[in-house]
Amino acid sequence: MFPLVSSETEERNQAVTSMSSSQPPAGRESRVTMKQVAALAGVGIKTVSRVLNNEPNVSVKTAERVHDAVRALDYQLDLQAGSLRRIDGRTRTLGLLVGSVDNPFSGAIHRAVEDAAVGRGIAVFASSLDDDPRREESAVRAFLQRRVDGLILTTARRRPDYVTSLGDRGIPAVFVDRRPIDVDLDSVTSDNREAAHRATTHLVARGHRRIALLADRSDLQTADERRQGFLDAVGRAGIPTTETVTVMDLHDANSAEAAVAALLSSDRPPTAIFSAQNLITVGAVHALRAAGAQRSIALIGFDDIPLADLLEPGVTVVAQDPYEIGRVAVEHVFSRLEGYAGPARHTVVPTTLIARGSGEIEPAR
Amino acid sequence: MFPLVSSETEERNQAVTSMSSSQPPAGRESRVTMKQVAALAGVGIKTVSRVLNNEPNVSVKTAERVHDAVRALDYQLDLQAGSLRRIDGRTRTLGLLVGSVDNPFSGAIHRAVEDAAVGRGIAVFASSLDDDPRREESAVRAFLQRRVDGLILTTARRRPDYVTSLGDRGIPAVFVDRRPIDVDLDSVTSDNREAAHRATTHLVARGHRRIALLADRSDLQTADERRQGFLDAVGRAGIPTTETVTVMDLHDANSAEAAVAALLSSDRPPTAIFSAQNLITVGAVHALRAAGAQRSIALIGFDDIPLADLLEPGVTVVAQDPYEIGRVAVEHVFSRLEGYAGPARHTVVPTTLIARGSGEIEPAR
DNA sequence: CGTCCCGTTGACAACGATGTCAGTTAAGGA
DNA sequence: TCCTTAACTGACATCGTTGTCAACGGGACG
Repeated sequence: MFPLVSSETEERNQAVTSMSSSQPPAGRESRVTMKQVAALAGVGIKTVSRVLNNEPNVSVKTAERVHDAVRALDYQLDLQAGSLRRIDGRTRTLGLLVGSVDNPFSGAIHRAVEDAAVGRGIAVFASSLDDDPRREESAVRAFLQRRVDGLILTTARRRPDYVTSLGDRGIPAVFVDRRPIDVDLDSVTSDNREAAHRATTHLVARGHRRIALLADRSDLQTADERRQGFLDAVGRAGIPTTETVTVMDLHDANSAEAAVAALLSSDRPPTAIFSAQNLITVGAVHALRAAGAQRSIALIGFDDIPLADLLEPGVTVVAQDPYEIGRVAVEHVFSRLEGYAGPARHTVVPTTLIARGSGEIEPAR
Repeated sequence: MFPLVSSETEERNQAVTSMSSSQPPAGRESRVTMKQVAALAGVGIKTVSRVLNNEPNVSVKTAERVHDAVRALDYQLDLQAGSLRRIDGRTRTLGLLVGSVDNPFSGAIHRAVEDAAVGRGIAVFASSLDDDPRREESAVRAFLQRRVDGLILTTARRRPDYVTSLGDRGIPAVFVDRRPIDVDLDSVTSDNREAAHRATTHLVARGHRRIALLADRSDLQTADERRQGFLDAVGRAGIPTTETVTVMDLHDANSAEAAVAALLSSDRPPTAIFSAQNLITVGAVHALRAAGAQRSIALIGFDDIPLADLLEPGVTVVAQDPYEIGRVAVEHVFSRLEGYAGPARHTVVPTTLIARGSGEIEPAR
């Protein structure tokens, strides 16, 4: 994301790979097991297990001998083998599916999930969705085959069909960012419609009537909701739809830039733009700059973008709170793992309209 | 990262959690196993295993029956149990330790690793380091206890002591971003010293002599190397060290902003700044803006920052290529998993100096 | 018509851990 | 001294899968 463009000078140096001495071959030569630890410590394997799992009823002396042997052999417990036999079957593992691990929005969710997980000794599998339903299904299957204890999922589907499997298996799952319809699992989302409504109203209040909406793929629930919110606000203001423009199905900065450029050079260019996704906002800023229109045409973005406050003018946005979304989601998962069996919870995390200048530009008279 | 600052207007709505109907309790009610699939298909479990692993010598008719049973029971193979018995012991799992999963630099590495892994049916555990040696150790232990097939690690240590364990276990590991000393494992890094030298020389060539270096914690290898490169370049230019300023141990945008503000209000403010880390660059930009000095004092950053091209002036940087770092690293891991047993490879990924304006400002006469 | 061969199949052990349960030991009480 | 009790300990079955191996059956061949 945030591609670098044009007219920049680049100096690049050379790639180099050097080698040094040797390294042992890869492969399980002879993994150390509890049996060996037990033998060295002169105890039974069950006692080793007891010591390593802090079970009661082991004499201090024995525990000491076991610890010595563990250190001597550099032994590491095999959690996988353990979870196979353990009565609750927990693997102390979570599966996380986000838009893309290199997207800041996803990164914040991921970070929140990790922060909650590490403290409990739980590891997180992370995977990218890329808004591809096939990739979604294979990621979920990969998680299930590895027996994750819980799932935090972003979906690219209206009705993810795999959820029945999750229910049958009793694996807690929480949907984030998008809430699928007819699915009775926990979810944590932003109120896209309301936020889009608020952003649009912000523009209307400054006197704009010819407003353009630029949004993501229309089959994505979030994009659709944002459009609804936009249309609601425009309608409520009594602005005829012939005054507004909506461009859907933009999914990266380049296509957004091209779309805005086209709008600007049309007969009746909009006086304000609502870009309903962060990459689209980036593209819109580029296009406005290129046309020298960044101070004459208003812009509000959905989702905050890094350094938005340092641009001139600063970019006004309705910001989601991805860390909070992740935090609540993982909390929901843990509460179910700890026994909560109540109804599905649907949390809506507040959005914030951050006025920085671009959204407060008034239409030219 | 990229904290939002001051003088912005915010409107925030309310958080809401609603409930709807019920959800089954969490817990392994009765997991479906191969035995049940075998029973339903009227075959032995070994035959089910053969079918699901695409082993040869199964009649088409039998395979069909097995597939039907798998679908009927919604069965998912348990990879953990399988890897326990499998002769190579592979779990089809990788461990990735990066600076922080919500840092764009880390995100790009993560994405590269994932892209290579998904195609091979390998899942990735991701964890954040936060430059904390204790966290590093516990993350590596968590990975080992889950029997990952390979590791891609960022280290906060000069000499990570756990590497001998890795060698003994025959688990391929690649260090990224920072190359620990006296460790004979593969590594993929940028040439920090060279890049810092290049950036500094870029400033010197514009006539700057009073240059300030702002860098991260001095116990981090990368920060130290960047300082070395800076000092090399300054020294080579015959600039006495009394002319330059170095401020170390900055680790976030706020501390960097304060440091730059202090420099600007000193007796002899620098005419150019080299900010040796992305967050520091953000802080420096803030401070320069606040002082209205962004067009009079030169700035070069280490690491690219999003939207750097849209600022005025654009921010000149020496950019690393984190995706490429991740791509090469995961390639190294896979080559070892596939049998390569040669010497450790140390790849240095090229950096790029991207001139956008801020680094080309000349010193005031 | 009998062998041989090979494709197909399943019984069983094993992977490394934990749960169960019975056995051993030492302490304390009568 | 002997019995009771509780702490401590280990043998063994087991988790769900894959590796090994022997058995089965039908076709090709002599």
